[in-house]
Amino acid sequence: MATDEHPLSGFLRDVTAQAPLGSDDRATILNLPFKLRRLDAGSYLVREGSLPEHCGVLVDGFAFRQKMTGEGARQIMAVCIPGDAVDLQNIFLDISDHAVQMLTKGTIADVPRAALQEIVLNRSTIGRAIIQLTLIESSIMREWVVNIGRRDARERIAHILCEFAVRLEVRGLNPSQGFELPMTQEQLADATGLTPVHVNRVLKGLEADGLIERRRRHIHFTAWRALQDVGDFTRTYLHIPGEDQLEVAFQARP
Amino acid sequence: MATDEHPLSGFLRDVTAQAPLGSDDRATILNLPFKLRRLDAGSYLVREGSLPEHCGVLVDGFAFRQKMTGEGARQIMAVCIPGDAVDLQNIFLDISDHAVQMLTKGTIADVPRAALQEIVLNRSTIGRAIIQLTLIESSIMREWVVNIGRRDARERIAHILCEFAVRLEVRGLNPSQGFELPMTQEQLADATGLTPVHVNRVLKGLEADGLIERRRRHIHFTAWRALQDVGDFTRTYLHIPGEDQLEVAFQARP
DNA sequence: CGTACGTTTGATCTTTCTCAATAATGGTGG
DNA sequence: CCACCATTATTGAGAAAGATCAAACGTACG
Repeated sequence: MATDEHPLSGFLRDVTAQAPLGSDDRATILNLPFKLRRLDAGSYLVREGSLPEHCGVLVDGFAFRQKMTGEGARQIMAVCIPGDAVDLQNIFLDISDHAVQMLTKGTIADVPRAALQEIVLNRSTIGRAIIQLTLIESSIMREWVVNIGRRDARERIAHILCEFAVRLEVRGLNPSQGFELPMTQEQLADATGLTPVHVNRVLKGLEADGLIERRRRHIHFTAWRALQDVGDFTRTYLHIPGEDQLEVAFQARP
Repeated sequence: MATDEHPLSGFLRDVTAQAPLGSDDRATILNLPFKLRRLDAGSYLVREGSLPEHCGVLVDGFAFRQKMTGEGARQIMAVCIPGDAVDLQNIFLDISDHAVQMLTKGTIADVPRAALQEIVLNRSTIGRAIIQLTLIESSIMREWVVNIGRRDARERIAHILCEFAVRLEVRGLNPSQGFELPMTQEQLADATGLTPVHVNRVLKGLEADGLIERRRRHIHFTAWRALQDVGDFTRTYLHIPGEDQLEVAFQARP
């Protein structure tokens, strides 16, 4: 990330995409107090059961929402990408029901919870935009449920790759033909309800079928359209601003 | 439901539980315009892709959120119980990404979307309460993801039975020792990511092990504590007002 | 240069699905 | 009230997807 950019500029872009903000609203957001923290992969942003005092905004790096079962199995239910406000889910609830953890190393801007609550409740335009962001998160999670509940392993992996690529692309974070997957196969397994071993075999299968190429963690889409078909992927549920119901072809094309 | 009750009183109770409302706020909610509709089981409250003009409040009966895959498999991602506002998820998004359908016959109070938007944005106490309700819905869905992604069939069924019983009990809709399950085994399968056949076998298994008794759709808990253990069920994620972190024993006990 | 972590591969085992058929159950029209 | 029909529930047998166990292989990094 360019060091001369305001740390919250990614978040601001994201909010602005939801509702046209006046310059005072924009200033309000950029003037939010915050404290930057540099974090290693694996460190916790929120722990299950805690009362979060800050709402973190991901400046760079990736994070994920996670919950453990009583038997110690992990389930990942969302991946956060730069620009995401990581704690909107907890902003008005006093006990976090899940944990948020860094997937890679990165930077977090901690905004005091009260400051964010204040603008959500009292600045109706900003409030509306931020509510919309949390509703979109829910929409993404609904698709996540469908993915895990009703698709087989190959479909699940193809789907999650498509979702991830499109989300990155919309944020302008992604060279068009492929991307750097910020997670291990084990984490991919925890996100899709599979085993790491099986994820590995499925990835190999997708590669063997000419749908993707892999070099280390880098995924290259050799057949983007076909991969979407395999993964039963349609982007409407991402509620990408400006696209509405029309199916826009993915920009990243040979 | 008593005919002399205000149709929105269940919703009001639900909102009030989230934030202490003054009498003017309470009046604002009860004075929301609405139109009652009687619906049969299976009828749609919202269709995928539609722009909902009303936000339905479930007066009585049950409903569920649902999405279909391209191959036509159904996944249920939430069950709505009386008092729930069914369209909060769509209130600020213009295209519904999922469908909502009646599980049983019942009554819906359709509140114009704009009226609800207005009070959420401009009445900060009500707004806060309603935002909290949608955040709790998200929390329940996160647990739903865990259930489907990381628990085996027996655990999933046990868990969903526990969740349902507790939610009903909190709303005062439920005789303490058991309840009437408002769904078929096929719907239970669509909610848990299993097959109807397997759901049937698991239910039989739970009964054989003395955890539940069944008469038609009625589920009787013969070993409530043990069933929770089997289902890895803890109620914190339901964010039940007044319970906070303390583990309160289920009231319904022999 | 060695250690730790992540990936890859093989062999075997289980859970759950599929297909198919039968039995209840509830609602409906006569 | 009864016979019939459409759902829903139950059961069995066989197939398959994915899990588990175990080991070897790479690669990054201290």
